[in-house]
Amino acid sequence: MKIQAVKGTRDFYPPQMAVRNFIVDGWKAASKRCGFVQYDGPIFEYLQMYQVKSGDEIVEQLFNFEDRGGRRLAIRPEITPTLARMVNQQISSLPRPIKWFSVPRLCRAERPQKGRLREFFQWNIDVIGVEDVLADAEVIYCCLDYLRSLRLTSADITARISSRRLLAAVLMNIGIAEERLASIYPILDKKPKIPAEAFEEMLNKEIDSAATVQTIIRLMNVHAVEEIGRIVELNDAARQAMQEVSRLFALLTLMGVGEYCRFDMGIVRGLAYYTGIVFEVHDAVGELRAICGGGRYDNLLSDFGGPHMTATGMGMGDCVLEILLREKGLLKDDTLPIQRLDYFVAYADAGLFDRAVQVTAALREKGFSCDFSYKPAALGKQLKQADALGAAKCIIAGQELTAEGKLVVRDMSSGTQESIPAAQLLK
RNA sequence: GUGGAUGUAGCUCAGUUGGUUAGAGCACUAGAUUGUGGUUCUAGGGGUCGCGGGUUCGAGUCCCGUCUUCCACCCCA
Repeated sequence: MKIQAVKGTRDFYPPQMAVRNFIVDGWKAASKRCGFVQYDGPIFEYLQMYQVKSGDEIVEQLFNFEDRGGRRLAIRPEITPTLARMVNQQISSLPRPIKWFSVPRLCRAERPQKGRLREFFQWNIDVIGVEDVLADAEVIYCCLDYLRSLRLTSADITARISSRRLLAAVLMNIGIAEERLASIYPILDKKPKIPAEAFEEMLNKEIDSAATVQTIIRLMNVHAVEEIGRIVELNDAARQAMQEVSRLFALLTLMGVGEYCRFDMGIVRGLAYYTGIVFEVHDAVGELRAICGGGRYDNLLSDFGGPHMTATGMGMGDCVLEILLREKGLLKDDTLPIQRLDYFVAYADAGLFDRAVQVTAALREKGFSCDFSYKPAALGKQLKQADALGAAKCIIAGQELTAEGKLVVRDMSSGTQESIPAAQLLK
């Protein structure tokens, strides 16, 4: 019986694994550069943990199951609830600020499509306990620092940044009741994905005043903070939120990533729990789904039974990123060596097999990666194998070894070789 | 969950109006090469043509179902 891989999953053969490691290693390096430390949690949690934030409809999009003790569990679709749970458990003993990152493997029971699979990896970074917009700047910077390290330029990608606080202040100022905001955000978030007429129609259903709807439409097209004042009156809350946004952009400019960043009132994020700065990084053309998204969430820890604690963070999946890197020619499988040996030990005569094994073991003991042929093939064959394995150098045990105690060291890229006393090489 | 496209060797694909024993390139293995790799040449292994049913004397080819993959929708933490 032939069994195939489950829908929406990937097999990572060595070449694909090299790609995955390339991405994940970059994530880890960028996190460490920016002072984040790594954490991880279990790959399954109580199902209830994911219902707290998102309600019952989320259950259909989770892989959930019951264990033998009757516990309702789910494979993690995100790691933020786990982060909240872990931080809550040790909140009083953790040094601040809490700057943690993770590269969890996540699963969502959705139908796969371009840039979205049912199992994937997601880089998460979070700063917990820092009220200052500096924390948002650090998160956005770290994310851009990584993308920049892949040689993506501001012509390739854009960080679109807005503020839930600013949006709420402005909307409330033009007559939207606070309790209506939660139902309006998801509509605003859809704007780039639907026709203008459909967007207007959805707003009209939710909002009675046609004039208010027109004002919102104008606001959604704002790409500079100063323009907001020309569309609506500003109250203190709005001015304060604007100052915060301005400071964020000033910080990002100081950090040297200002050219990647644009203010965009249209960035809302569908999720209800965002409370401050929100952002997404998109490809400049805008043909792919978001490369990453994040923002400030001030209520999450308390939602999970902890104290009130401000936090900001972001998540970046591996699928869209890989598509973008391939489109930009920044990721080619053949440039990622799946195995790179320091040495390959060949033996010219079957009688030298034992010596070859000893030499191999000695080189390994010294910390070199080293391999040898398991059967006494012709020397040409062994060199071919050395080449296939990507060996930098090939050591040949031949008559020089028996006659003068010397090993031949062949440089595989140049083809030059020299005889070196075995004792010296293995010293 | 809805719709469209798709499926032939490990990979990329050919396969005539339905007709004998299903092909190529690449990859893999072995040999040409008994002390020197990347090139070349030769040979070999590998397919119940996604799976199941139907039509037919006969199905890779036509019909139905199903699964997979891809694309879009719903959703997007």
